[in-house]
Amino acid sequence: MPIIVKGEKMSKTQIPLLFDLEETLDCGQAFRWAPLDDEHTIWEGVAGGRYLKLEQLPDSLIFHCSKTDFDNFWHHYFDLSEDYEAKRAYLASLSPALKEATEFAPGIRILNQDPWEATSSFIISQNNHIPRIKGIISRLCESFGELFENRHYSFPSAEVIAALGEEELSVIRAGFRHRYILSAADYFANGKIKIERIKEMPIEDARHELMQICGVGPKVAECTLLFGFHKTEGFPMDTWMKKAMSTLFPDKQPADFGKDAGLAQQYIFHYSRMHPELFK
DNA sequence: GTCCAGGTTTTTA
DNA sequence: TAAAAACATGGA
Repeated sequence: MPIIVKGEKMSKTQIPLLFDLEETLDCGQAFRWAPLDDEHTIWEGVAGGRYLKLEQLPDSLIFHCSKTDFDNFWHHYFDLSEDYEAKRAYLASLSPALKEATEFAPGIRILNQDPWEATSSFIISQNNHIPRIKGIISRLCESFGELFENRHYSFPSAEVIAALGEEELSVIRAGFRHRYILSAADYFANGKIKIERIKEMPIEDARHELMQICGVGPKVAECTLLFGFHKTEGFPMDTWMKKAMSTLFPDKQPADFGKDAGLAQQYIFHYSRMHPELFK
């Protein structure tokens, strides 16, 4: 899948990659991307305070952004220096069920999201439906983010949220999660979470560190580590994954999937959500 | 109208 | 210490 960057100067960067937009942007790891067309080949979203439109063509993928933004931000956000074909092939070799899951959505990539955005987004996700999670996050951005381009808002900083009271934050209608979000904002805004330290920590220590935040338990911590800190061995166990592991992988543990267990998790999570009849 | 959701905290025995 | 209940809200 060659990548083409269509910036102001129509510069091109050709990188062959395993990358499917819908599989990557709508598999439950991020909540701020949406399709613009019925076929779901054109997507738009915001990350890192930047707006992006992307287009999936039969034999290429177009980034509608400047070469500078692509090089400085999106290349890393979409994890483009990693060889997902090699990762996918290795995971497929571990079990027939995992092979099937990787073949169902081979173009999933693990995004490099902002740690604070990942933490607060997955706090919001607890005991909630994905459509409603998207609604709450959308209200969070429209209420407290910065309007930086026609109708698009940045994800509000931890500093901005930390300055709010529960009453003010309640316009996002996240219910009992308001105080959890404020707790997380306090940790990030006031340096109680040292981002560089978490990145360098052994994952077990990092889990413990994140769970100091009120409202962050094992599952949210794991999502934060995988999607926000790119701890690729992270393996979030939610209700879907518990069902999937006991039904499809009765003899497997997360550690059996190796250093890219997080990618395996995402293949399995997406496959399971798309095949609910397996767990009836 | 009822059920329940990419869980976690709080209460209870 | 472990199990159960409570938690807000609204999409299905």
